[in-house]
Amino acid sequence: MTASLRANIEHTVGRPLSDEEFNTFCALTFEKSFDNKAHLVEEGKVCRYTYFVLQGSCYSYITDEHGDKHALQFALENYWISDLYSFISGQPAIYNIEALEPVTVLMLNKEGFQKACDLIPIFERFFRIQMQRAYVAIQYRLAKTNSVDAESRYEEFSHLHPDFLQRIPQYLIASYLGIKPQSLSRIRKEMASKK
Amino acid sequence: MTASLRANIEHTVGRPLSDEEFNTFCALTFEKSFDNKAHLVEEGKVCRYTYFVLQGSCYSYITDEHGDKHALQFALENYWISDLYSFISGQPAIYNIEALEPVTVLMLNKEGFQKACDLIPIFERFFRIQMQRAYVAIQYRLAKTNSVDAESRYEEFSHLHPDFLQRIPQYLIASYLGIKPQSLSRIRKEMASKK
DNA sequence: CGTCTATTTGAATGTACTCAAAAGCGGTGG
DNA sequence: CCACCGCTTTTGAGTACATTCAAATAGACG
Repeated sequence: MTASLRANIEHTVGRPLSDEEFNTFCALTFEKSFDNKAHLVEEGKVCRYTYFVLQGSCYSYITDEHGDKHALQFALENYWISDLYSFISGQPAIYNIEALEPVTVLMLNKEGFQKACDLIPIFERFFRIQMQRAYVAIQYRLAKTNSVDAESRYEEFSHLHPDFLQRIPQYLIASYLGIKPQSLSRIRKEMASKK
Repeated sequence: MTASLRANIEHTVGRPLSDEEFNTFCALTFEKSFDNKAHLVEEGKVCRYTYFVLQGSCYSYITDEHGDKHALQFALENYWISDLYSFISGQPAIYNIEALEPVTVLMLNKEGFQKACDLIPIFERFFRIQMQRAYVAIQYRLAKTNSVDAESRYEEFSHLHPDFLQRIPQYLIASYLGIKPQSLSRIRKEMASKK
């Protein structure tokens, strides 16, 4: 079950892990399953884990002053997700993470995270590279949010994440793109009529 | 002149650097100055460096299909800035970085970056933590972009970066917030009349 | 003082929004 | 198997807010 985790790490750091490295890391994690719509992280409570999705999916969102939800990240199989600020700082989470389907995750707490970084140098590297990638991706997304219209953003999203379209409801994709579900519906209609 | 760099790194990793560690790192960097409005990084060309601002300021932006600029990041003294995707991958940059004032930077190229990570473990950690912070900050900014109105974003920006208000022209702040300069002008007028 | 750039203001426009309702879709139980 | 229920998506009509275009004012710099 953790083969996908091993592949994920090896792919990121660019070399195979020794069994010792990998087993040491695995000993710091544990597996858990959540029902559909269960909360992995709740706003206001400390987020004590970082999660690696083995099976199923979940997503993070922020709630605004009107109670509306705004999707931030979707995590399907082989994605990592957390409220990183809360996880690192121990402050209450400002995001929620909720199962989108029944989901099985590997969980790593802060002590485990720090041990991994301290004791297994390749894991410090792994998290560094992972962070770099995540940063590059989200910076690009922000740049596009501020510079291109919703239709182009949806088009790019569709090409970049065709798998997401199959498994994530449209109203959450709209929210991820920073628009209302009605607007996305109209955009799709418009795009369909062009082709 | 590099005292500020040392302080920046020590603050991030949470312990003093040995002279050996710091000097080894410094040997990988060099200092350079740019005139106001000079380009440190140009869209389409590979970004070969990551920059640490010693004196002055610069900012990164993306250009849209109408030729309009959208500010992404401002870098004053003690900030790091780069087109990280281009720097890491060697692909052409999609952002520009331009001096906002005459600016003096320390420059670290990819080989230097990799050597630092490989040879001085604390630098792997430094970049990991720096990336974490940058990711947390930009994720928060994206979340707010999608969930609160421009007036609140400006208000938060003012409180978070009062120093920026002094040194960065308003039309760039507007662009950073994802709105037009005229709109920011009206927002400020509105806010002034409330108090 | 004059030029260039940045900011403010006004008026008209347009894009995405809200509110509201209908249609579609899936699952459950009679 | 079909009827019903809850949830998602679509559609329509009116609205609101940021935008565009245009011009005036203010500031910075040589």
